[in-house]
Amino acid sequence: MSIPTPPAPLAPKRRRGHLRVAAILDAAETVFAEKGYDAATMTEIAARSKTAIGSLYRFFPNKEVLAQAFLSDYVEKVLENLNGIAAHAEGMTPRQLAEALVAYRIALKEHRRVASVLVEAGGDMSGMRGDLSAFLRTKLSAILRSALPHLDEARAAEMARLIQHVLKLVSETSPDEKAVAADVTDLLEFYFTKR
Amino acid sequence: MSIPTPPAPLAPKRRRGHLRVAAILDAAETVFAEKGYDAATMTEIAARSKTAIGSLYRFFPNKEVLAQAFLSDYVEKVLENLNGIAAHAEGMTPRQLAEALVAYRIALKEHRRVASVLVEAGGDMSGMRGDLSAFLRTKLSAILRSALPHLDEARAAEMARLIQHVLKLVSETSPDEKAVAADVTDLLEFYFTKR
Amino acid sequence: MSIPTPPAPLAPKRRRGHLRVAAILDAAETVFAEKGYDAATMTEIAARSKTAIGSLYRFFPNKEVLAQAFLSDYVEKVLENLNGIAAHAEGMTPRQLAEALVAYRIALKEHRRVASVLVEAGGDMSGMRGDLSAFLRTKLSAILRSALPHLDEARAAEMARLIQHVLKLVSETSPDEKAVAADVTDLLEFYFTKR
Amino acid sequence: MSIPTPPAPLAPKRRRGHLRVAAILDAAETVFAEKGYDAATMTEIAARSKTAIGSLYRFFPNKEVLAQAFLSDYVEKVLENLNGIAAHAEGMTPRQLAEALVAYRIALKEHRRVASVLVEAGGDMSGMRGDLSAFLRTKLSAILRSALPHLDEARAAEMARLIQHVLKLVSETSPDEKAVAADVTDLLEFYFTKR
DNA sequence: AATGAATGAGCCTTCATTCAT
DNA sequence: GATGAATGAAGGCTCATTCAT
Repeated sequence: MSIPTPPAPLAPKRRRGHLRVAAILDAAETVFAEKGYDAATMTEIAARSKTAIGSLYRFFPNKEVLAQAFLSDYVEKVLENLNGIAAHAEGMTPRQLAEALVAYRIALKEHRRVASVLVEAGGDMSGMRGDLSAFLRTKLSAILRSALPHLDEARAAEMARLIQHVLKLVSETSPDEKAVAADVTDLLEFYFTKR
Repeated sequence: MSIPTPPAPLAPKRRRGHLRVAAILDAAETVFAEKGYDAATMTEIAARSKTAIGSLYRFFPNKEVLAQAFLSDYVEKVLENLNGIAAHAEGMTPRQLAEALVAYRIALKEHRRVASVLVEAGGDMSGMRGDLSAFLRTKLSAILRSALPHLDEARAAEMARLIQHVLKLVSETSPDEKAVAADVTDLLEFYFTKR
Repeated sequence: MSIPTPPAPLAPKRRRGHLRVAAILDAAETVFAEKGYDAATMTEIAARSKTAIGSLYRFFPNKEVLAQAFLSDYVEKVLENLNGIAAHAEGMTPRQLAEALVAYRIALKEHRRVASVLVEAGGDMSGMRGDLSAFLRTKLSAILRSALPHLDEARAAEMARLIQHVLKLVSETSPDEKAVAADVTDLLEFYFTKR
Repeated sequence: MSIPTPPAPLAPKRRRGHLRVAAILDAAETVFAEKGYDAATMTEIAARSKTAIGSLYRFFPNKEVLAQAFLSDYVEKVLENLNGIAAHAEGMTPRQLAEALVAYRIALKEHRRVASVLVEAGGDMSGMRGDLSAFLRTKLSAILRSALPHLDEARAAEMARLIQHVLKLVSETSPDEKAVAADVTDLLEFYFTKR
């Protein structure tokens, strides 16, 4: 019987020193989420974080950097999660793997949304898009081969792509639609088993 | 106060006009695709279509109308395709259904991209988003029940969602990666067969 | 006993040949009245008169000319009226003179409104303002001296100005507020009698 | 949906800001006076006050607010004056009342001009027109009854209108034409005495 | 370092006016 | 002559970014 972990503080958030910076990033998340990259204004982000516009620029010399800061955080979290899975991948049953992946997506759902909005935003940092996605795919591919040793590299890469995409559905679904998560899990399990 | 008739594109009344409109729509597609709705500027669209800004506005009284023009076209095409499938759905094997759906997505790939960028765009016309998506899902759901009579309505609706999403992958993949299409087809076939 | 003149057709309007021109001037009156000079658009005037924009410009090479055309018409009408009074001024009692002037203003009320809007409009034709006003004042002054022979020229000019202004009130009052007209008449009568 | 708080001018928080605002208001007065509301451009106002367009908008979020700023000031001044008269109205002779009113108009002449141009301007804030005018008329009416107790309310209201109008003449006359002021004073005196 | 004023390029849109058909 | 498409200057306004205090 494990002691029920007390619900972690809702936002241990950024470990970054400055509280200011944390506040800004927080506000930025909200605003980006609400309006998208283009429509979000530095002024509003400043206001919501109770930061003078001048100060905001002291920390983030321009809008894009602010967005990138976000993406970095996100990537970091994704990696943590993925590495967590990778650590136990060996020997996982297809079912377990499917469940783990779905769980990981659910865990990141919040941030995933903003991250995708930012990456999607044409122009500025969308260069990151391909790279990021490819990088994560590689990671995923490694996990696959670890759990499903019979896969050759090429096939694993291919599968990674599809999985990556299918998992998006989990991110885009409201938390109460459990059926979707279940469905996806089933689908993945099958996909892992298939051949 | 005039009734707020949602401004509609003005139909050109002369040949010259029609050419212009075609050129504009072409340029618009490119620009929207490249930069997204927000970042796309009317000025650039005008420039690329070698149209004076005033002329652009003659036919499309504002940016949103221009965007809607695409969405309408797109929806129309989607419906055509979907109705085509629906007509033959009855009696299709799972494999055939899967293939038909994948083929339909491949056929629309081009436009799909822009359409999604526009619908995604926060603000203006994103109201359409939910509606459109829901509408298409319903259509898809009907097709499913036609081909797979054992499905009850609820289940069909649920499946429609997942299918809809998985099919996106087809749209987002470059045409030469046949493997993806094949993979998706397999996945769908399984999904249709499963239970 | 004069035969009661049948109420003249509401708009014998412009004697100008072209019906087109008449229609345009009509539409212009409406639009200028509704929106003022600046906010009135040539396009709307064209539309309301069912004239193609190109044709509108054939007759009135630019917006200002159109407005001037109006003012000319108006001045013409004012003169007609004023001359009418002048013809009978000699020997009028102060009361009669006051009544005649008030009546004349009431007759022109409609047009007066638009005319003033146009003249007031900064920029373009407001040059006309002083001139026109001065001209009419002179005319009025002559009438005064005709009816009230004891006035010297300077005094008549002075009075003309005040009268001109007081009469505006008549133009600006809705037709049903008879009290205003009566009041003004009284005031003028006094003013004529005073010294 | 935020409550549509009518946008108000932003109060500057530093000395520099206050100077700017003063400069802007100065320039605005000139430009509005010269061109009228519609034809006045924010760009010109900015230029004349040597303010960057962005700064202009920092303090006055749009053209209308800028105009309203004037009207508010003007109304305030008018009220001060009128209240001053009201305080001593009781027991005034008709002559004194007439003189007081004329003096009050002379005092406000400067601003009156711009104010009227702005209020006259169709569209935006012309809603204020009727209200303002009616409000002042009420005030005036009260003064009348105070000085001329024999008036009943209805009659006072009626007179107020005519007086209001006649006083305009004072505002519109160049200061050196003393005769006009004298004339108006006489006229008013008579008007007050008459019945 | 913090604050908020200043700046100006650039956006969407309108409209008078000209031109090709 | 009539028609309506084409043009582009100009306007109001926003916002990322820089600077003075």
